[in-house]
Amino acid sequence: MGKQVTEMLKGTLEGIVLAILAGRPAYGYEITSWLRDKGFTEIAEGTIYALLIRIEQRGYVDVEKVPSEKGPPRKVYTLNAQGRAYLDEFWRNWSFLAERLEQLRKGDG
Amino acid sequence: MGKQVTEMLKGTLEGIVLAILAGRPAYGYEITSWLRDKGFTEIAEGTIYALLIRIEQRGYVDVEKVPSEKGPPRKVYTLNAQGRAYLDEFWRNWSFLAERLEQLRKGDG
DNA sequence: GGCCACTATTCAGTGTCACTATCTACCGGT
DNA sequence: ACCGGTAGATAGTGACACTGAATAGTGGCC
Repeated sequence: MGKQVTEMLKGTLEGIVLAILAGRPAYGYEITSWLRDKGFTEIAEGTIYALLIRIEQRGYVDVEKVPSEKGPPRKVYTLNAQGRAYLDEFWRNWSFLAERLEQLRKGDG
Repeated sequence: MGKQVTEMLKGTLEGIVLAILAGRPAYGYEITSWLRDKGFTEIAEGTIYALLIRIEQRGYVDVEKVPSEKGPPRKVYTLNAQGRAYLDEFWRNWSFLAERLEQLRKGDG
């Protein structure tokens, strides 16, 4: 990724992953593949795993180890109540930022 | 600011300031006041000054020292051609990110 | 004449985050 | 036995916004 995008993702990537988990439980490798599909072609796998560990330690997700037919067991993450609350806050903050930016883009005031 | 917003601002605040300078030349204290008016109530002054020094060193802005009627001289920053190009790139990246986020928010796919 | 408020900038130290690079581990096919 | 795909962990790095304090000029008030 360009450095600009890397910096922009700080704080946002966390929200993106939580938003994905709000739709359905998922595991790291799956999330990485999904992101690549959606155009985030260069997000390193290591980044996602580190992020998942972080949100687990903060108590936003519940974790379950599930055996895989292929390869080692998966760690499936499920968003819990605390995580949902944090995601709500994320969307509020994102909206605030996005609105200001949009105003700025169109000549502003 | 909440920590969430602090992280989201990384990379974005730079774009915000460049966007302001795209509208008109400005100096640090002025930009800080403007941001506070626009709802970024808790952005520290020190943050803006550090950012201005950074974009100056990268060559995105031209600087002129202008005496002030009140207080010490101002450092007035003007966006130059390089800065404008960088700002264009910022808007492209921002659009990309904002679109993905918007898709995610509405149930996604 | 000393103090305070406002204007204006600088700087050292801190925490957080995404990235890089590398490592472990399990499976199937050849 | 080897390799490619699946799945996860981790130490070290760089960039950025924040904290908190310092510096410095001007004007008004008592």
